[in-house]
This record gives sequence, C-alpha cells and structure tokens, in this order.
Amino acid sequence: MNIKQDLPWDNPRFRNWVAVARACHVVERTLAVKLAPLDLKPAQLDVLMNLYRHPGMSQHDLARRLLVGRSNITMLLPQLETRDLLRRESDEKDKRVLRLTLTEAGEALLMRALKVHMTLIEKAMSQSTPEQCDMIGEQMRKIAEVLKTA
Amino acid sequence: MNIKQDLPWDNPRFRNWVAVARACHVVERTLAVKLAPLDLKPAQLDVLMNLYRHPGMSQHDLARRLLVGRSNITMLLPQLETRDLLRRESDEKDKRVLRLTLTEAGEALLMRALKVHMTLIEKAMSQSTPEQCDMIGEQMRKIAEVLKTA
DNA sequence: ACATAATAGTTCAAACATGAACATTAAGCA
DNA sequence: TGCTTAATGTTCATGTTTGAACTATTATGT
Repeated sequence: MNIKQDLPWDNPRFRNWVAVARACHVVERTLAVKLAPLDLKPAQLDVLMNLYRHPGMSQHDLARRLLVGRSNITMLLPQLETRDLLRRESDEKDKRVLRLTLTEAGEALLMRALKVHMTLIEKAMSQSTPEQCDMIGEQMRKIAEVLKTA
Repeated sequence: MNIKQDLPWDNPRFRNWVAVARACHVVERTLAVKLAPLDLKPAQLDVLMNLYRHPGMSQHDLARRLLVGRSNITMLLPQLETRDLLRRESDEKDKRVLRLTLTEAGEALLMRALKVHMTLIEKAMSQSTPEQCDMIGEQMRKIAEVLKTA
C-alpha cells in the first residue's frame, strides 16, 4: 500500500513519460534559441502556423487550438499585428468575433521560421525509423485524445 | 527551393513531433489541475522529485536538471522552504553552494503528489504496449541527448 | 602570493501567462 | 417581442519566468 514499495521510477510508463517531457522541453528551448534571429518566440510561431493552416480563425478558436486562455491571445496578437504579420477583421455576421489572417509579410516570415523549425525537428527525429516515428505520433495523438475527457 | 513545395505538414517527422508536443502540453495542463488540491504546481513537484532522487543537490545542479535558469530556482525555493518541505544548508567545504534536502513533510507531500502523477501517466500511457512504451522512451532519450550539442 | 577567471547564488526589472470580472453581441425561448 | 442565457473578446491584478548585473567565494596561472 505504501507507494514507496512501487516508486514511480520503477514503473516503465512513468520513466518513459519523463523522457518524453524532457525531450519536449529541450526541443522547445532549442527552438527558442534558433528562432531568436527572426525575433520570434515559439508561442508566436504557433500562432502563425495555425493561421496559415486555418485562415479566418477566431481568437477563441485559436486559443483552444493552442491550449491557452483567450486573454493570452488578446495579449499576444497586438505584437504580431503591429509588425504587420497578421490582420484582425471584424466578422460581418457576428460582430463579437474577429477573423484572423496572415499578411504577406506574416506568411513570408512563417516560411523562414518553418525552415528553422523543420531543421531542428529533422535533427531530433532522424534517429527514429519512419515506422517508429509514425508509431510515436500515433500514440501521442491517443494520449491527447484520452486526456480531453479527464 | 520554395519551402511551400515541401511544407512541414507533409513531412511525417514534423507532423508526428507536433503530436508529441501537443500530448506534453495536455499532460502538463491536466497535471496542474490534478495537483491543485495539494497546493502544488508541476514545477514545484519537479523540484521535490529531483531532491528525492538526488539529496544534497546544489541549486545550480537542480537548475540544470530542470532546464531552467538559476534565478528561477532562487525564486522557487522560498515558497517550499517556508512550507517546511525542504532545507537549504550551506556546504562546509564550499561556502558558495547550498545543499538541498527534503524534510519529512516534503517527502510525505511528494508521495501524495506522486500518486496523482502516476495515475495520470498510467491513464495516458496505458494505451501503448510495454514494447511501444519502451521504444518511445528510448527515442526521446536520444532526442534529448542529440540536442544537448545543438 | 597575487591577480585573474570562473562559479554559486541573489536581486531586479521586464516579459509572459493566467483566471476572474467585465462589456458587447448573439441565441434561446416564453 | 422581451427576457434570460451563452459566447467573444478585453481588462486587470496576480503570479511566474527570464536574463543581465551584482556579491561572495573558489580556482587557476604566473
């Protein structure tokens, strides 16, 4: 009954998850360094990436995709908007929502940042075989799925 | 040459890494919620876990293990020290360093928090076979290793 | 021994994230 | 139609993280 008899570090699932968390942390920190020359933070890159793939998103949608609060988005966007990387346009049908789209400049910067990001991820993941890589992605998507209801 | 001809999202390594990052994020957020009743943040749990496994660590060592700056540790520890969860004792041989150890109360709280953490990780990782789980951990350790020199 | 470097920890200001309370607008329903 | 409820985005106070400058101590090299 005492947890000490079965410490988490003896549990493969726990130990392996710790490795996942550490790897994520390292990649995030490294990405931040590599993006610095572009004057872009990882969180800002996440915004640009999502707007590229889903143009016309609302701030609420963006917040949910990024797993952050709405107020976070409110604080984040002006930095990018004043740099003319994205536009916020009021929706005609629903005057509450603001539709977000990348500008030309935003898309151009995104492409440069994606090269940096890609290079880093290639370096990190090139040690896994394609099969391993796909399996990892599959398991991780399952995790995100199962924890949505928890 | 144009990156658009080979967008990251068409690249399995990139797509799968995005899944890893998302899963980490979800687990972190969920853990924060589950730890709230213990009045403990994930970052604080990380401190307790590391001190349990490596008693007598210096603050500098702790910062490196947690991948944060030294000043972060300085700001983090008083919260835990005033709650009598850990001790900071000056090293006799090198008067610059402070040696960190858990108190009884700190160890007791850690055990309660570990149950919460374990339950969450079990839920997340139970969808993978033991072989898949080990493989994931192995690949992730490789990633952390290769990026140390980058 | 002495000057210089490096190291451990702290301080402080700035950047960042968070959640509750709020204003505005829309939807549901009597 | 009106009234209530829900949704979007903002504001603000709070707490967290960061990195640069600083103090104190130890290591190094001549």
